[in-house]
Amino acid sequence: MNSIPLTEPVFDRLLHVAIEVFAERGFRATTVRDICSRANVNVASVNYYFRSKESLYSKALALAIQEANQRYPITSAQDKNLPPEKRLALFIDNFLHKLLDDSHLGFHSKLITREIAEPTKALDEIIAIAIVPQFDLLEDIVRQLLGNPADKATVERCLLSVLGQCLMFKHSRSIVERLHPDLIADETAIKETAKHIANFSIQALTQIAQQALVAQS
Amino acid sequence: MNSIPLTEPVFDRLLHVAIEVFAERGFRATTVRDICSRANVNVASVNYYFRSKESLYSKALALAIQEANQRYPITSAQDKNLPPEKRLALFIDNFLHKLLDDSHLGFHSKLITREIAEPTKALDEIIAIAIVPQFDLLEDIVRQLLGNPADKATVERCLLSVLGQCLMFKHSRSIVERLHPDLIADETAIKETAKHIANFSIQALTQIAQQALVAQS
DNA sequence: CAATGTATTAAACATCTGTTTGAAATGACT
DNA sequence: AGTCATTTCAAACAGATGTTTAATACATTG
Repeated sequence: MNSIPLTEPVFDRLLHVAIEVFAERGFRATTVRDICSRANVNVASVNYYFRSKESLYSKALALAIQEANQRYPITSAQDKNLPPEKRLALFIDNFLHKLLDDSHLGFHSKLITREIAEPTKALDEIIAIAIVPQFDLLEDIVRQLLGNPADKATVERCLLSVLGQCLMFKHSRSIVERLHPDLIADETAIKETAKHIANFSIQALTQIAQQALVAQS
Repeated sequence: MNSIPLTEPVFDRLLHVAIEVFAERGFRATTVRDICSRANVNVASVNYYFRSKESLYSKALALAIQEANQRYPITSAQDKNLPPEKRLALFIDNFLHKLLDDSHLGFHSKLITREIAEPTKALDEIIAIAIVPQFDLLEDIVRQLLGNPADKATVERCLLSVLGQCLMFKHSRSIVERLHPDLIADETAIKETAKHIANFSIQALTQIAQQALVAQS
């Protein structure tokens, strides 16, 4: 049930347990007693090491972002020498795995998407550190696929179309698991789903690029 | 701040206020005192009319679903005589408006999507009443666009691709509002966004249908 | 009008929650 | 061993929260 070894110092144990519990139950529903008992630590420790529950939350959130970025670097999709179709496929595969990874690191993305769905004061930091870079990279790729004459609003909407297809599996996971569990059952299913989203998006983007060309002439 | 008239009986006022507050803050963070003070009602009323806070929640959820379905019927997209492209556009436009409606009825979809993102015991009822019919209708439309030989997994994935593009604007609204607020600023922007999602999806679906034909021969 | 069932209310209850406190334990260094 | 800063701990505190109670007001009916 608890994957954080007791050999770690109390400070780190608290942070990692906090990521788990906050991810599972959200900020409000999580009690410091929950966290402390799971970390095998006295209740007062939270206020001793971190000033308050809220401060622990924002520290845990920052750590989650840092560790997730570390575990899933997006370097391969950044390679501008690759064809844009390949880059998009790489981006989506990486993003989807990041979202659906159910191993210990899975808590990280769960905590982050929870913060997005129910923003606390800490959201702005999340957006700046975790979201904007992903948006920028994806925008770069999408622009390449759409061709030059694409207007700003179209690019933005296409961007959200791609991201939305991926995030569906995180935010509506409870539904997907009940209605179509086979789509995310195991590693190969996830890879297949990622391939689908890439294909779906590339087909749409290239067609939209053509529509723009036709409209222009 | 409070849109429920005092002339309504206490029972109904409690239900409608509950929809609002639960939608805003979630089940756990909502207190019965919040609800009662907004409804101008004594604290004991919740336990008098509904056995408990939890029971009030599930009753409010059921009412939200019922009223949302009533307000946004999907009859037009059900017309099998219309071309599938038109039906898909109608479905998406309806769905997106349902999600983004910020009027009084907006609380309904907020409550429902919150239940999806953070399921309580009441989720199964939601899925049966509110989700499955939408899925079935959309599946019907998608199958028409994909042509007959589409296999089950492909249909399911395409379905989620369409829904994901719409739900993006609900679940990640906090991000969209900060990075691309103009896309959902007003009625015409929403209509334009709906048109984009329909176009994006139709282009992808028809291309995927062609890919399947080519692969078959 | 009296009686009876229903609705409303203020107060109390028991439990939970974040935080504080002051003492005890631990460890480092002279 | 003795001093000192740091860490850990049990206990308590103050406020909030879901629920109950018992008394009061209201309305309907015979």
